[in-house]
Amino acid sequence: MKWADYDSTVCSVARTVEVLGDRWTLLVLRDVFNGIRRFADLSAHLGIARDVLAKRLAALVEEGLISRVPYQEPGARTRYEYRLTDAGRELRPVLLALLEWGDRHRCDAAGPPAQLFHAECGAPVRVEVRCAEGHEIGPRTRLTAKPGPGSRLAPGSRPAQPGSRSAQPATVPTSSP
Amino acid sequence: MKWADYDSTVCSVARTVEVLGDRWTLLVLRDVFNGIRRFADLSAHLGIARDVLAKRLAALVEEGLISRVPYQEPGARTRYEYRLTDAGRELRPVLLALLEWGDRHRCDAAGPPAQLFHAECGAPVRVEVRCAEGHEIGPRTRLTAKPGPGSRLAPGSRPAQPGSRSAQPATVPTSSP
DNA sequence: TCCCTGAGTTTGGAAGCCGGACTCAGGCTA
DNA sequence: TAGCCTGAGTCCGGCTTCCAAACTCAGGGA
Repeated sequence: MKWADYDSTVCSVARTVEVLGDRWTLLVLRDVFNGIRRFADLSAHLGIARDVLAKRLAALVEEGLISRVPYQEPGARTRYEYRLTDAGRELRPVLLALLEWGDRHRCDAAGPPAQLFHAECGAPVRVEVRCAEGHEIGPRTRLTAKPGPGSRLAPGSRPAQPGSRSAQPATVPTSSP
Repeated sequence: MKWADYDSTVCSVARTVEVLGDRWTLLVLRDVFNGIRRFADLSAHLGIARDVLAKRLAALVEEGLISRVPYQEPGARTRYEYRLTDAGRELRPVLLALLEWGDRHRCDAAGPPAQLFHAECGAPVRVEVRCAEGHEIGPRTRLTAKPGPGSRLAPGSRPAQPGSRSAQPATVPTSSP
């Protein structure tokens, strides 16, 4: 059983990418993370077409990553703004990982455009990958993937034991040489 | 100076999203990470249209995330396969962060479709966000963003001190309430 | 000579993105 | 009371991607 034998759409990466895998969604979330919450402000800051922004926001609300909450400024009628939900906030590691990669590989000579610090202690923030034993996982560290309980075989490939949902959990080496 | 006053396209997240922000690129990388390296295998496993796959692979090579290396099976002519470069391998935290979010928020009842372990010690792997002092950064921990050396003001907003590239590094609270 | 295979390219229709114009609800102004 | 303004969208025509299916191309084998 190789990785290729499993259904590629039943994968947490695939499912997450389905939610936020287009040119704008991640940038909308980034701005909401940074405190931009109103339609007009998002539209102006991102330079996104308005109808596309409306569709993205609706989709994000639908997916439960942001919520649409009413607000009222003095002497104006009730309007709506967008705030992260808990599920949305949990995407921070994704954004930080993207940020770090961009800082390393897509900086111009001047240096990174922004730096993030822990508000309480002022120390810079970074994303780490570790195993439960505490070993740091670098880009060349080998990982092993085991099909979990929710895995499914690809439509085309016959299971080793017809009837058993997830065939023997043979390990799949990850990260190519 | 608020976050909204800075040019949204000069941002490492934006630049990274530009490289891999469409429905397929991250999934192609995921499969290459998992050892699928040939055009036909990628095409079959992902179910992506062939022309789109060709374009994505060419773009990823162009961006330096994968390289196109010749191989030859006995009795066949030379063909090409795709392997991660170092820059590509450094995207692993991004994929792992996506994986973790999907595992938490888009699993079906059966459980996660795949689990990853450190090949050497067998312990499960996870993505952590920490500050340099070692404090763990959770989804509600407040962060502070300071404009770095490469920041640029948005075209529309006038700088506080005309002439200075990055205006005074006022801090921007991140993560909305 | 013909057939097969992997790795694309071409093609025509469907879907998505863009900028700009338009709508809609309510408060403010005259 | 009519008219104006503003934020938050929706609508529209043109242009660019996406898709599936058919086609091409280079070499090895029968």
